[in-house]
Amino acid sequence: MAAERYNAPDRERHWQQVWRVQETFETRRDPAKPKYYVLEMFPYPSGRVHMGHVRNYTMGDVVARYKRARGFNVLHPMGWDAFGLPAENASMERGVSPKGWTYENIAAMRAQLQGLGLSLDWSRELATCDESYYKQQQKLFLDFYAKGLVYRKKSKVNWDPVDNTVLANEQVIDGRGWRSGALVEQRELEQWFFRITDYAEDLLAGLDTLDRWPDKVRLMQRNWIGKSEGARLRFKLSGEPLPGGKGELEVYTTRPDTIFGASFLAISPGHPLALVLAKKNPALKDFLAECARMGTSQEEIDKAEKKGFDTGVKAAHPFRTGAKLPVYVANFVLMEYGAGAVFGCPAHDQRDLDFANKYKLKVRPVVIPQDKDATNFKIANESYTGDGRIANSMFLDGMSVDAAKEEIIQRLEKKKIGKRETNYRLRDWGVSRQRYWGAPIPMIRCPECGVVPVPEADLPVTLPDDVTFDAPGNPLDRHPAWKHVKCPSCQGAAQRETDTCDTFVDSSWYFARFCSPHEDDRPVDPEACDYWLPVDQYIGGVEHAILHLLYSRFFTRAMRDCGHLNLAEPFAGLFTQGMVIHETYKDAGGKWLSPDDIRFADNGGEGERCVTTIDGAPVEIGAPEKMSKSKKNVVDPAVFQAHYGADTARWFVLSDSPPERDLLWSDDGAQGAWRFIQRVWRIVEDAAEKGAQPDAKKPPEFSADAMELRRAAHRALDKVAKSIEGLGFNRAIAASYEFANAFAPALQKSNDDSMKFAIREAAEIFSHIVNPFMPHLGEECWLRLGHNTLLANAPWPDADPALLVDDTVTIAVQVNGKRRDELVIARGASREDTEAAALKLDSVIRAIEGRPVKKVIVVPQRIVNVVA
RNA sequence: GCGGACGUGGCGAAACAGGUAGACGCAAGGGACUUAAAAUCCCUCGGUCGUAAGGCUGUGCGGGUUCGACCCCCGCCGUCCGCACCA
Repeated sequence: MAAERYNAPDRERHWQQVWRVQETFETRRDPAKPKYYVLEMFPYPSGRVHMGHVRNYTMGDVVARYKRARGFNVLHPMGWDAFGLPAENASMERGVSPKGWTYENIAAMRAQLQGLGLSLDWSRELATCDESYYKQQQKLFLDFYAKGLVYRKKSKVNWDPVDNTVLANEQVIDGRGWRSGALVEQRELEQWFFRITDYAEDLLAGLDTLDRWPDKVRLMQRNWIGKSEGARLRFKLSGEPLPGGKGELEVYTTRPDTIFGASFLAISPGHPLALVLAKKNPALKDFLAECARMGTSQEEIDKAEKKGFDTGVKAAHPFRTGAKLPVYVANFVLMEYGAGAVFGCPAHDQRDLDFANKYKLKVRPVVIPQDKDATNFKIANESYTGDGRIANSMFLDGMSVDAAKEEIIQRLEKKKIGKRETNYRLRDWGVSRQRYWGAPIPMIRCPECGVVPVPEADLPVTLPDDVTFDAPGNPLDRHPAWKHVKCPSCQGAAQRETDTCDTFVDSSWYFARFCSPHEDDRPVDPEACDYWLPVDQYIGGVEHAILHLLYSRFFTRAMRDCGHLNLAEPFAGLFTQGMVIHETYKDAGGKWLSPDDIRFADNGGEGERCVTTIDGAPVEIGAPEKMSKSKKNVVDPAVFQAHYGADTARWFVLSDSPPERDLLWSDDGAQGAWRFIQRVWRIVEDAAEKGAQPDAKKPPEFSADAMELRRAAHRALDKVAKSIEGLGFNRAIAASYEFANAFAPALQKSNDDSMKFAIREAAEIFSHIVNPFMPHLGEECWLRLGHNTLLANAPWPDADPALLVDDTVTIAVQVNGKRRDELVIARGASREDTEAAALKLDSVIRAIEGRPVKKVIVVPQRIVNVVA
């Protein structure tokens, strides 16, 4: 019988239908089974699935299907991160409603994702723009407010002049808006904030428990939280410019041990003292204005010179009687950190040294490196920040840096002029956005009562549909009716908060909502969360290493403290996958070309050259880059899938590269995946004919060929299982190929009963190992092998340990560390036998050249090394 | 500047409790089957010397430890990523 080609698109539709009808992947709580929660970062509903999605969701699906087959009760849900600016932009460009646009996109993407055959529980689907979702988010907001975790303050904010909204610190990259790329401006605005800083220490400490997170991500969060331990101390000020000629100044330092090296104080241009002094000093005022003009971009900071302005004020050194330090306003001191003021110790801080050299200030070394002497240790242009002994510091002399820190802090505290203080870089999270398409913040501003929360019974605060985008700014703010409400407290006329939530709020708790997505009167069902959480394996892009992943960790703690959850860490395992990249093409004029616009032409015998399909003009092949519309190097999964099927795409995106690295998409590589699918199908069809029946009994003995096939099958089974457990999808795929290469020739061998059994067993194992990657093909093979159940529901077979080892092993034989031969030897062979056999080999004797054998190293099962 | 990761064939990569480097895939070359093509199957494929057997060499570069190093240590070079005046 001539084997028919496997028609992937057709069969895939069939199996997807079967799974849907049978509700194969709908999950219920079942305390009898161990649970496993697999989650991929949910997508923004742009309207089209791209290859990056395919790779991300396939990884999760492989894990989900594998764990399912291993007997876990697997939760694998999908939803939509559906609020955000693109919907408003679409509205402005095309006059559609943000809501309509979003839900249409969701429908389109849902259909595409379903076409990928993902083992998702669609009954749990949610979109953050669903009223039922943001209603509960508003409830959380009110809970947080009641708990003191939400507050309002006027503050300098990052203002994106293109998107017309505020950005969180985390959303400003190199001084530019993360979406618009516009230079961010500073503005004073009243904003809502989450007290993420209350959890700074806990968020930091929690990182140590996340042993299944990439070190890189933990490190990035650690740096972001930016804990520093030191002291805050007060200097007495004097000098004529001061009002009344007297005052005090607080500074923060992480190096209190270097207090005796202090030669000046520096305050930020935004410091209250600077502002006061500037009132009477026009030159200082000019200097402050100059500092304000200085940009915050990376370039400007890099180039910015350390500049200062001597205020004429003097500060008394707290320990060196009579010593007076000048007080400068300096452009490198940040108002937002610590006290907005520092003491400058030039010898042990590079910035202070640069500053001191410029303004001819004293440099007093007070920490002496171990190998140097206090008398000859000089600082020129490089500060010394290492460890050493303290010198020139009265009572601290001779101490180590750490001991000196302790001593000085105790003295400061005793003198009541300072105290130990820990600071964090982490700032509170500003969540107000002046946008329409987001979850309304459930607050009301009353002229009489001030800020009043919307009563729970009045939730949700629903977004009005009748808004216009014909003017800049927030449509909610100029909506004629929506914002005018009665004050819940005094019944007087009041106004709604017209700002909406940062969309990162929406994504900070969706993983918990998935545990009970249809709860109507509370955000989550704590019992359901107790069962399902934490997420066992979370998968997504590393670009969320700080933002989303830190916010979610904060939210989980805040929800815990409001009684909704019982855990601190939402994601027990995290995996950050690489991107899908593709070569780029440009014509002679530097214009980007799509892969469809190029072809390879013969180059007069000298290999091939790349030319355009239009006029044959030469094409320049550029570096592979992330697929993007602007570079025209996109491969559309929908188009690919219609031709080759989802399984081919799924297989290929996981095949060539390790999942944490970028995958280079190539049409040739994808063809290879397609060839493999056909090959699997041919092998299984052949095996179905040549192999034993489904209910065949295991024969008492196996032929040598049968044993060889069984070993190959069980080894592959073991290797694929271990690889998936370690998220080594590329290794699992390599093992599958390796097995196919062993299986195919075995089918041509003589066929006794034991071989028939082995062939069936191998075909079933083959179906199992490819199934997590190519689930439609898996089902098709399973059916062809005579099963009338779903492979999706079949347990993963255990590899037989006896079949994972051979009777004989091949070991390398080295002479003086150089491989000279190999030796096939019985598996249990003794050290002595192994050594004797090795020394008898001709190649070994030749290599020894008659020299006496000094030593023979034998590592059983591994290697023999003869030292001569 | 600070911190981190990574350098292996033409390409993507395997192998890392220190134990036969290059599994597997792509590309390339040769062959079989075809009237022909597609599809499929078989063979070769780090470099170099050799007809061959086999030898030498080889995991960014230079040292070191070891019977033995892609792996550990020291010093360089390069690429990528994150943070960035945080006192």
